[in-house]
Amino acid sequence: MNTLSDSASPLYEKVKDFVLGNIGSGKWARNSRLPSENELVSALGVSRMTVHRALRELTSEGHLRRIQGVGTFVAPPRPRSTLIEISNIITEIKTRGSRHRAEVVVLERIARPEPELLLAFEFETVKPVDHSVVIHFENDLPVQLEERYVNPNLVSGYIDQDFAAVATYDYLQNATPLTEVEHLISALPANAEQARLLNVRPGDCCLILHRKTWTGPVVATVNTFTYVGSRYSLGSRYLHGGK
Amino acid sequence: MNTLSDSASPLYEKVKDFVLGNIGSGKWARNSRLPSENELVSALGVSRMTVHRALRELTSEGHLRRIQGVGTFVAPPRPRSTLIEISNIITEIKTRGSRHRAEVVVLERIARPEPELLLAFEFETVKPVDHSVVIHFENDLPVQLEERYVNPNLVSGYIDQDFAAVATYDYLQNATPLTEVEHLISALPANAEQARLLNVRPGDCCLILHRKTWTGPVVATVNTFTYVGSRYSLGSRYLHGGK
DNA sequence: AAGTGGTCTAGACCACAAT
DNA sequence: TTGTGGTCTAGACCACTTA
Repeated sequence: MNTLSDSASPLYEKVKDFVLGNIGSGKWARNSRLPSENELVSALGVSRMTVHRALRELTSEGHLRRIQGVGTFVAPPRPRSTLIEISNIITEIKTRGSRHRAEVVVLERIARPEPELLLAFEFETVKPVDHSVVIHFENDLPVQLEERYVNPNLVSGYIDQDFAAVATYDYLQNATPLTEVEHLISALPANAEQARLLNVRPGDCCLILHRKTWTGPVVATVNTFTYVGSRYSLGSRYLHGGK
Repeated sequence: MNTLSDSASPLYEKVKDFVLGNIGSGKWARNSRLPSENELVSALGVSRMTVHRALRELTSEGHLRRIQGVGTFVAPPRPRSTLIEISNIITEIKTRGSRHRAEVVVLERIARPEPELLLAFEFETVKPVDHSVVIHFENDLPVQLEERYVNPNLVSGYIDQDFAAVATYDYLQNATPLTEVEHLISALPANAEQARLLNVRPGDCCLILHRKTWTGPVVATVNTFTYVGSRYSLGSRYLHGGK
């Protein structure tokens, strides 16, 4: 006896569809127990490995929760966290078909960093910190002010690069493996220096993106990206669920 | 002959570790071909199903690329897209240990929506649109102005709810399944109405989050969340790679 | 024709939880 | 002890690519 559809997809996909259908229709309520693997084997006429694969994949996709020795349950409604993807400004500008240009404003090694900067790096002892400020232009209009502080212990040769030619992003990506990233997005008025570099008036709205990255337990970079509010927006389109 | 580690993890995990180790050490370069499943079976002394499961999982995790009839390859370095997670404002406020309160400013059915609103909904014919404006307070300080336009064909009874008691977010989540979400984040000065409702001065920096959601091919909701720039920031911490 | 990955099975043994 | 999910195998057949 086989209650699975006849289309040409693999059996385990049909089992997944069967399960999702029963959840979607409300026949199998939230947190209720599913039939056991062996019951599904009998009911659907497929092998246990096939049922098991279907249930395992549905579990890793967040639809089910399985407890060894107990059973399989319909997972509570997913948090539906919606995500914004932050990508490379250069790629983004070029994707829009615009012309990109970068201008290096500062590229230096700071021998004695301010205490608050050391704090951001979670340094235990005073170390030099590399520092860069780059302006990114889209068709000669400044859109992003990119300020980076880099841990020279993890990234060597940072201040010897020509970041008008090489993207800081690419250089860092190859220099050290990132294991963790922290973001903070806020909206603040431009200060005098930001206004001058981005060619706006002081007090104009800016979108500020703070990004801090780690390589293992060590802070690799501390970054601040300032976007002109009226010229830029972070965007994303996200597909939910997905079968 | 067995070159896998001796720890107590499942065999397929050891195979995965073996593969990841060879990639991580550079022994198997980017885009290079892995040994075939049968070769790994011989080399590692496990069954083909076990090798297959390991490679399948590594593929779905983005480490490998497989082409039927051709082979298995080390995937090119991942785009390292970094993500911001947007969560429910109410949960967020409560997580911080603050007191949340919501105030309904507008709750109405718009019989004849403006053309630009219809455009956002991609409506083919003129339909009524439900509309709500809610202010969210954190300890009696307004932090978010939430404006929603809702498709009444997908969500029934929206304008009959008491959104001071029920979160619009929760109601919508249960009313219609979201299949797609689009976000746009920008920074703009507050207009007169925003300033009045959020208790700031006109022109003050605001963080604007536009969210548009779909149920299948149909636009379900069009939302604008306005945050006071000085009182709020979107944040996230994200673990990379991770095995 | 030979080699690759993709699927599927029947049966086995295990760890775990409930009874 | 029974039933659950977790893993593993040997062998089979298939679809696909390359030569």
